[in-house]
Amino acid sequence: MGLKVYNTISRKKEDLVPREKGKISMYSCGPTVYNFIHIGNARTFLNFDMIRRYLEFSGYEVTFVQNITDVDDKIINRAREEGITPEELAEKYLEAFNRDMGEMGVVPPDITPKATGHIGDMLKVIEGLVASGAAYESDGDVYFDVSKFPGYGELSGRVLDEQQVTSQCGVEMERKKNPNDFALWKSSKPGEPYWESPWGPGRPGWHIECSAMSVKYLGVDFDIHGGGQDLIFPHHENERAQAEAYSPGGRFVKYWMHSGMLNIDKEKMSKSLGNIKSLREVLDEYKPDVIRMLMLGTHYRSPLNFSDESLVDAKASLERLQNCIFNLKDLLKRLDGSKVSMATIDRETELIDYVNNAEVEFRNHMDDDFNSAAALGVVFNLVREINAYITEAEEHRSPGAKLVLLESERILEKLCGALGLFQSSPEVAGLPSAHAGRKSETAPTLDEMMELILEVRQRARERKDFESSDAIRDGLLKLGIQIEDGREGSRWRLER
RNA sequence: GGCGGUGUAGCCAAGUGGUAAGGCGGAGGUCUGCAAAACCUCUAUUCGCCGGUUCGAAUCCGGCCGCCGCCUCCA
Repeated sequence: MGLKVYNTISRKKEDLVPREKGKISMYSCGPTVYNFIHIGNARTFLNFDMIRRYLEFSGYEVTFVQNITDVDDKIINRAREEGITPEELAEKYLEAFNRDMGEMGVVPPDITPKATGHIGDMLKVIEGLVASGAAYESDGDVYFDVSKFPGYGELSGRVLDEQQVTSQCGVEMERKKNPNDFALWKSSKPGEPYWESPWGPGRPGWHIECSAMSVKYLGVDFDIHGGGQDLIFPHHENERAQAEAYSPGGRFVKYWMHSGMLNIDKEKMSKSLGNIKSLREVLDEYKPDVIRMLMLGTHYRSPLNFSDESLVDAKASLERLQNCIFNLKDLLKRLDGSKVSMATIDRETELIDYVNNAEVEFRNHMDDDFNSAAALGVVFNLVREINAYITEAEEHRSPGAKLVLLESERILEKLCGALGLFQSSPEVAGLPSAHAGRKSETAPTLDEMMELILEVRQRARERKDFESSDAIRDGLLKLGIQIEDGREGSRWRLER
């Protein structure tokens, strides 16, 4: 069974057949760098990160291009507000964006073209469109003539006559032949950034940059074009019209993929409602994997309701997964000296089968249009099995235990990795391996300190001085260290 | 008005013809000095409502109701 993806333009799931065998070319609309990105933007970027990771997990060689819109009305306006130049503003928020993505553990795209670095490429396309009659100049602006592209509306499933004619800004309306025509080039007003063009100084319209840059780096008829669902119309519809009108007969994109919207407390995020939540704000309270877990829990095309409660739930479920990995590593650490032998008892061969079968099921779900929510279900079933086995293995150390545990660890980490979980930070919140064995000549390590503390606490427990032992445990918890007492002594881990 | 989506337990959420995954929360139990972690059992005879097709429907068809998004910048 191969990968299937839902293609917006056909409104169906289709077999993913890449243009070039074994390779995927994908483009996704990146940020307009005029502000910190919000949690809704983050969802889209995280979804495409999930998609990209899974494609690579499946063996594809992925070339991922994501643009940076660094010239646009919003940037100009915002720069005015902040009293800096548009260039400075774009630079500032591009840095913030990169920091956010880095913190979230998003794999950086292979190419991140900036609009301002590709004006020449855009002008070339615009000139071509004007020459072929698909676009026209009007008072220093250049518009795409929608009536010249018969396929207009196919992507978004719109019939233009049936659209509500909404109020558009007056000047533009006067210059357009048809209300649905859109700007390829806008003449600049005094004080705005501009580039020279055959139609005078101006700047590119928004849609043209994606058409020009995607084709420049990926060629025509590339595999996947993505973005948020709200970009289907007009942005992607327009991109498609331009690109296909520019190279007649050629298809622009093979598969259109759109990420579902995120709502806050069941409402759309909007300035007027004042409920815009930046990714930064959420990151101040929750670690990146909690946010990722929240996103993975809903299929990428479904609407996702974001709330404090949903974050709390996601955190708890992430912890369940983390605890399992922790317990696994902890037991393996204690089994360190023992040899790896073949599984002997039925229970063990059964579990190894279960673990390997889990990977098959996981892939089946992910192959079905990246159903991460269903795939997570498989992971959690696996967690329950592994946890149960850990308890058994603690009791009777059978020779095959180590093999089972190692195999469980391998698969569990593999599946988490495919989803992008636990990839952002060097340590999985205090896993034994993460803080083990780093000896310093000068300062004692946390490990060494904890060993001493736990030993002292153990003495207190042995003489039933629970007041002292509990004081140590409570005190450490306040410092972010969780103590757990088990049948083989106490262990600790860093709380996030 | 047009287009699209969606309605599954207290909450979140998979499931598109074969008899309701998973997570959170809740109840009880096991283990434990107590915690924590973990395990076990229970927590939707039923999938917005009404009809229809079918041996069989949450899944297909028709109608109705609710919610959301897009149609203007928007991930």
